[in-house]
Amino acid sequence: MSAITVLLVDDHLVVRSGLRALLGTQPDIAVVADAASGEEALVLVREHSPGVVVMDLAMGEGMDGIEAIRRIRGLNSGQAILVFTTYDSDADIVRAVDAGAMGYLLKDAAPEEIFAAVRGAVQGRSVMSPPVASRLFQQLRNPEEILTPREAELLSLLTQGLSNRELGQRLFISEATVKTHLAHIYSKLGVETRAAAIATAIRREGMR
Amino acid sequence: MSAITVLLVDDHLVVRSGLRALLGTQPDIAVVADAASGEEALVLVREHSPGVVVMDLAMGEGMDGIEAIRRIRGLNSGQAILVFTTYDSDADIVRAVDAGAMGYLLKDAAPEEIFAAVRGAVQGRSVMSPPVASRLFQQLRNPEEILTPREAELLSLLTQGLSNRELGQRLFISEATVKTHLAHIYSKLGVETRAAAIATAIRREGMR
DNA sequence: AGCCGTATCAGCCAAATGGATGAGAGACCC
DNA sequence: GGGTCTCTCATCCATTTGGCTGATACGGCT
Repeated sequence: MSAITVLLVDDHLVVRSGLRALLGTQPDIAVVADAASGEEALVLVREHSPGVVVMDLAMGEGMDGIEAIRRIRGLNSGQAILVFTTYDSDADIVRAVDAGAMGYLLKDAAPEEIFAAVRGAVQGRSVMSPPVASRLFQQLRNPEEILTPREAELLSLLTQGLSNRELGQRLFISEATVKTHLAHIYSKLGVETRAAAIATAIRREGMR
Repeated sequence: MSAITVLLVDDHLVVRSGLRALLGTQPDIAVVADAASGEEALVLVREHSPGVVVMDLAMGEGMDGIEAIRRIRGLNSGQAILVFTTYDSDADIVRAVDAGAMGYLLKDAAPEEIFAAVRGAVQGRSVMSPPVASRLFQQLRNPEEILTPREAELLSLLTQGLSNRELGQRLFISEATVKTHLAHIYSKLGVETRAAAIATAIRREGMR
């Protein structure tokens, strides 16, 4: 039986090197290439046609991880994509799965978890780190906490420090409407002030 | 000549493993141990008395990197400490250097940079990644923008969404004093509202 | 047709925040 | 001793924000 071929994508050399060392201990897994950027990853996927792509979401310059996932999926060459990242931000998880990721691992995952994820991915099984899974679960359990599109739009501007007046101007709505939306956002986020809303939004969503 | 002994501290197994693999290629550098937490690091420093400690600042549970640096320095057993982290946050750099770090590297540093930093550290030379150095430089050029310790403390609590009243209670000062500090912070950050202050603080400082 | 969710707006009032100004105490430096 | 920071507190006032209530309009679902 031939080994599972893997492409690593991470902008940190150290992480690539660490994953290589870890995965290298498994006889049935072979790292065939690694890329430091999304652009490079696309080239290497075409070249090597690996079975699994293990990828960080946050990559300094250029294409971000989500976009890279989408493009790789667009190649239709059948790669299973595993997200391997530091933060378990709600938005990131949803977006990555949405873009076509098979699994979502955190960087502090145990080696066994990583191996299992790689093996599971080629078989079409989806693997998540427990904390990631619980986040997703929570989100599904609390539908009343889901922001409407308009609210999300407003929240995103809010995290840039705009005042109610500015929010209104930016969205072409009255200040009264802004306040209504804000009230709904606060209640959904479980906070009482705009400051707390901004804090939780940025921490929850990884908005930066 | 005997090799430089190194202790690695990082809560991510992958990173430890990557650093081990990289540093292992250098004949004059020997990784003698690695720790996943600050607590563990302290024990291992006593045990191995390494020449250099390479440490991540952000470590999930327990003691943070800054605290660990301070404690290791407190042992007075002569370790040179290299910070090796993902983010080049202004506050982190200053606090780490303040706590006694010899150098500050980013995780996307080239292998040669890392080797040079380790070698430089045992000789008492301080090494910084170029982007880090430029940050520090900027900060020295704009002294009027440096927050005082108290202001930084307040800002950090601010990013957690506390109100003026809560800030006062938490810091054992009157609300009036809180407002004074806030006014100074706003002017230093170049913003006018608390919302904008929180937004810039989190984005600038990588506060999470 | 009736109901629900979403988005829009208004008015009122209480509370929080921001701006300006002044001021005292302690630390540090020259 | 004098100057400069830093931290502390106070007062006054304008603006902003938050809470409440109620209202209109549109679209989709049943």
